[in-house]
Amino acid sequence: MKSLKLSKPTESEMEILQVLWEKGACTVREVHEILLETKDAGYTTTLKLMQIMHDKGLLKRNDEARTHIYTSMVKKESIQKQVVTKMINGLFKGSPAKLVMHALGNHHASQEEIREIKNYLDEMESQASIEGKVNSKK
Amino acid sequence: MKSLKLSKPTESEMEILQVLWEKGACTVREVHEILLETKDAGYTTTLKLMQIMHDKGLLKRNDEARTHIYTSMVKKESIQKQVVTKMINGLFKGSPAKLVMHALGNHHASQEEIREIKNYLDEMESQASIEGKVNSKK
DNA sequence: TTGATATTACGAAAACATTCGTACATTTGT
DNA sequence: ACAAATGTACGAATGTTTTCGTAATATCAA
Repeated sequence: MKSLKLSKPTESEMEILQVLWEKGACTVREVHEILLETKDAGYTTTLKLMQIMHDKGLLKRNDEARTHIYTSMVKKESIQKQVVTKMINGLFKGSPAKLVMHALGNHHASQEEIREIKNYLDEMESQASIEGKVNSKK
Repeated sequence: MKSLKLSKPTESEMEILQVLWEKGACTVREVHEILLETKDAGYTTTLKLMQIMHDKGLLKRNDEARTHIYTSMVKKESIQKQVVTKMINGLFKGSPAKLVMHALGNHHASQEEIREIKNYLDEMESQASIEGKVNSKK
């Protein structure tokens, strides 16, 4: 029975997680440099945030050396899932299809990507029809 | 030249917007009753939030009668777009396809919906190939 | 060695968001 | 008429997140 609360990361925490997902293990300095590209904050602000995230169990760190190395403890996929789920239940009221069309309508997808999605949909359909037959009682 | 800041609605503000998008014009009481179904808050809390949203320009209201009637000033579609864009740029690093597959993978879509999405993709493809020919120089 | 620089720890301020109590006005039902 | 119910306004308490200053160390370069 695991208890510790998985409250979703805050906005700033997300920014840090994204750097760590992309770069892997990083020092505060490294994360901070990257954040500076898109926002404007002091070094100790980033430091403090990462310390808090460590306290919360969102990051682990290696502090054998003076300069600590941080790594994400949460998987990108699980946060993606969490965020997408929330969005479908809230803004898109239970219809993943609406979200999908919105995403495709407003953001460019290559022919390649479109093919990929179609294949995916084909698989879903054949899966669905098999299950439809197998589970026809319930 | 329009200036007024469009800071994205807070969590609670989103809940209220969703009620208003669904129901159209509402009194505070009506919104509040609906919120009570899923959360637990006092009436004056809802009232205050809606007043703040009005100050921010998120809601407009008709206060000719004693009981004010509120309506959303922001379009659901524009918030959807804003949120989806942010998500694609952040969590899904520029790939709408990843978001789409995530959404379809974790949430049930009916055969009907799958068909709908496929048609949509077909249209996109033919559009893309036409543009490909027309804009072949650049 | 010594001074400049980099790093962590940490408290507290500032900014933002949420919640609620209270006062006061209007409407309603008897 | 008047008590109860319903409504708005608004200040203030509470809670959360973000920001930063300062102190204490450690490292580095001359």
